Amino acid sequence: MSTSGPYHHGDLRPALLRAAGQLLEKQGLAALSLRETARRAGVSHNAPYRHFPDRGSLLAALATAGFAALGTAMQEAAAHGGLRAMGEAYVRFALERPQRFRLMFGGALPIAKHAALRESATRVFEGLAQALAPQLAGPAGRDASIAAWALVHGLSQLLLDERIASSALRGRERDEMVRAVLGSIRFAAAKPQTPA
Amino acid sequence: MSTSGPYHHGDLRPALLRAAGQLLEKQGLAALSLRETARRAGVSHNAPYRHFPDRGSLLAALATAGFAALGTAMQEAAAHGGLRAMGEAYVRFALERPQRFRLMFGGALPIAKHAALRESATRVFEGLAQALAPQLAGPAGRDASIAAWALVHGLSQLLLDERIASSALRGRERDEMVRAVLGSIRFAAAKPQTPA
DNA sequence: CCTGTTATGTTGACAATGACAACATTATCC
DNA sequence: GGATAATGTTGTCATTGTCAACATAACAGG
Repeated sequence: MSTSGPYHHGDLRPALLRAAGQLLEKQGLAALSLRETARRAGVSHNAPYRHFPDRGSLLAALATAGFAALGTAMQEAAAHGGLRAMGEAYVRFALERPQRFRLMFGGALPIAKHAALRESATRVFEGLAQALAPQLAGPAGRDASIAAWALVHGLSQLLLDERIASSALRGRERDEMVRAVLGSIRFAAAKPQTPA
Repeated sequence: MSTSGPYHHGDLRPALLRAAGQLLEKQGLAALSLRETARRAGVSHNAPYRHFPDRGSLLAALATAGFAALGTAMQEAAAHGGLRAMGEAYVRFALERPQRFRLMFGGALPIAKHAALRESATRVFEGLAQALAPQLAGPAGRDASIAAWALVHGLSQLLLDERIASSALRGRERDEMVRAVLGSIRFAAAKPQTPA
């Protein structure tokens, strides 16, 4: 073999995650095999097992990274545009990385088995709840927070599945339509001005 | 082989769907293999190919049946309890058949490839839109309809993934909590009384 | 009836995959 | 510098989806 690099890759774990991430986004979860990722990283078919005990663990690591990215995207958006922007960032993330989003929420991986995954996900949701807190306090407010989250999450899912007919756009840009949909509801327990 | 029944099963297609449905709910989508379903139906590993061109088509058929079931569940609920009950039926369906629901919305199957699937899904959503129409008319109302659907769908997903901490129940039954969450929002464009 | 055509199942392959075991090479630390 | 652990490799296996070739049953027209 002419193409035999150094015996030790030196930085394999991140390389595998990169390769797997590309495979995921381009071919979908079903086409993401351990062996193909190994090939793309230029190592033997069994090398990944030194870094991930099984396929599920690789996927869990991908999902964990996804939650981290979603979290920072939302924080950045919140800093500039407030709550509104936060929700829009959530939807945008889903539409820009559809396969990753599905992996994160599709239930394909046993969350209980992967502590790091669960934690990174929880962090994101806590950030959302905190941002909502000022407007929605008290017991009823907490239910409303869940509703807000569900709304944003559900809209992401439906757009992702292309389940919202293009006629619903009615000539608007997609982002504009998202804004309108998110703005079309009011929270019963809201404190002062018009939230959303 | 002593256990060799008649050469022709006689009713294989539905039998396969039954077996596959059980496998799906009990073991999850990943464990649903064509060969295992064939085994459970008592036929050879290739018999399913006389009824489904490939694995994806079997899954599509399962999803199609799922949409049909969801549709009737929602219609029944609507007949008795109105809009509220409709939304609750949606959530209940998701929680009672988690794997089926995930199959229907997880994006694991290429919707474009399966016309029957797309149609049965569309029927369900049209039913929902129609039920919403009286309360939410006009352009703004249509955005609100999408919001309502997204809310119900997102809540289902989050509950399914066990992403809503049990502390959010605050002592209530789950159904009660669902009611409260769905009831915590108002539609900006609503016509008369308090919708939900 | 019985015969040929079609629907439905079966057997037998093949390549790809996840996983395990045994072995090889390099890093690290006393 | 030599033991020991970390990291990669080769070899192997059972399972799976799918294709091709064959077998059996249902059924139609004479």
